[in-house]
Amino acid sequence: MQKQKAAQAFDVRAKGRRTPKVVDEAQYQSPLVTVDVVILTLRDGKLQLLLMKRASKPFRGVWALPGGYIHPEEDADLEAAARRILLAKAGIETPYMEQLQAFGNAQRDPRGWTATFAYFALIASDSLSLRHGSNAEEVAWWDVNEHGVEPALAFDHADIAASAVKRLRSKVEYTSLPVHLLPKKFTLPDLQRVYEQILGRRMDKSAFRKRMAEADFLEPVPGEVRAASNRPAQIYRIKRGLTTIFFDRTI
Amino acid sequence: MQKQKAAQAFDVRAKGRRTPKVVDEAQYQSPLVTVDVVILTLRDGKLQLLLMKRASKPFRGVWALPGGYIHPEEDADLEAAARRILLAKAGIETPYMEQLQAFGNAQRDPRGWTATFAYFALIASDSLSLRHGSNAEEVAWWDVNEHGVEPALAFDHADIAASAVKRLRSKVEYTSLPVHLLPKKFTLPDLQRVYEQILGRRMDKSAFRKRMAEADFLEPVPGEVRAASNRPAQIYRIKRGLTTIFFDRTI
DNA sequence: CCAATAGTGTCTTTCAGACATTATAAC
DNA sequence: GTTATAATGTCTGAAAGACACTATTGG
Repeated sequence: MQKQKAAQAFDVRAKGRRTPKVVDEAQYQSPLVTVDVVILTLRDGKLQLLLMKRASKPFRGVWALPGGYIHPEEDADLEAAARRILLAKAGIETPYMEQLQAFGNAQRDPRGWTATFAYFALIASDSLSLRHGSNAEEVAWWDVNEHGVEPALAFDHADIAASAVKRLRSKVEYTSLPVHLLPKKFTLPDLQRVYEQILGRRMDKSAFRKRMAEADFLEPVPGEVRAASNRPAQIYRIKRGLTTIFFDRTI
Repeated sequence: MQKQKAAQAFDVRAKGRRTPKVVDEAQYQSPLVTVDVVILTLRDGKLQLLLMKRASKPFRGVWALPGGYIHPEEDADLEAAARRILLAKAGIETPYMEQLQAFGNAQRDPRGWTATFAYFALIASDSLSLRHGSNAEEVAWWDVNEHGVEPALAFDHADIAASAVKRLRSKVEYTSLPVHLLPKKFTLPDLQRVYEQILGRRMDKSAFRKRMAEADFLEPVPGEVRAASNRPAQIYRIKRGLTTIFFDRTI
């Protein structure tokens, strides 16, 4: 443990500058790190996730999560990098983004030891513009079933995607997270349907509404209702300044 | 977004080799990344966390979390790196380690844009050997109070430590995580005291024991009891093969 | 009127919290 | 016996789940 080999590292302040510089303790250079985003939506009652066909090696032509490198000059922090990548590669600005997990080991990338900062995003399907990225054919939404997603994915992206879906299914049980899969304005039956679709089971209407009322994160939009050939439903929106609410108990 | 500057990156397979090599897409080199560990214990009824005095720049002589670089040749994955660092720097092998969160931005390190993979560990105070690391004076356990830890910490380590304490306090409410702050064998009153110390409130004995029985992760050690000048307490251990249990409801 | 869904009310069973009681050791 | 704490039992109020009922639209 007392390796005394003189070592070099690289000045991380100056992009473009390639002069090796001695940095204390840095006997090892940093592994290659990336940022990948799992973005989920709910369309036609199905959970879907965004994939891109890789344009370059390794795994050229293989489906993968949208991802990229950190741009130190542009990205204030890790989440900013994730948002920039999602916007640049898929044209999407998500209202909800959280850190999922870091994945790093010697096997996940044929180039060697790498790590990725995986992020987790949700978006309402109505917010999806059709024009994503430059090459429209290379970006697509894929259904998520119990076993994951249909195509084989590059790197360990199948694991990362599975981890994201697991987190969504878990958080649905005790948080208000599913609202981010709906447009800004929605009805309580709309919201209940989202919960039911993700959980895969029916829920009692009365209990569901009691829970949402207690959580106190929604407010009715005055005067607005959803008309149909039945009793119209009150339209709600998230109360200003509120983020994800954790329920007292499981749903 | 269409930067076409020819770029170089570094071959991450070969440690020591310093030949710049063209890697597809890599217009940006990886930022400096580290692994830091927040390890918590419970001693004398107080939550404590391990700090080290930094031996080198930046922040030389300032208290910091034990941390280090990834050693691609030795570390199978991120958690392995965290365990190696903890063992090498503090002589500690922890029974419980989970990923906390990644922290990365342009401000946290005076050297520039860096990121750290922060890990969260727990250990029983009776497992602590006194001989940690090479320089015993540079490693110490510090009390954690509501505002964090007494000394000013290097980098954003105060934030990272706060995040770890927050996670512990949160998980105590609904998981069996506190068992890892106790020796392998313990009594139910011992365990209840741990929960009470972390949560800072008294709990009902009957309800507590019911919860633990439901969770079904403990087994009595046959014939073993803790003697005292009162009714002796049954000694328990964690059932084989069981990891952290999530309770149905909040404690 | 009917059909369909939104929204509210009621009842029952379950369960968590508070508290009481019993058990078993040392002295 | 007393003291101290372990361990279990009982009671009660709150609340979750199941279900019934009412409300409001279009046709």
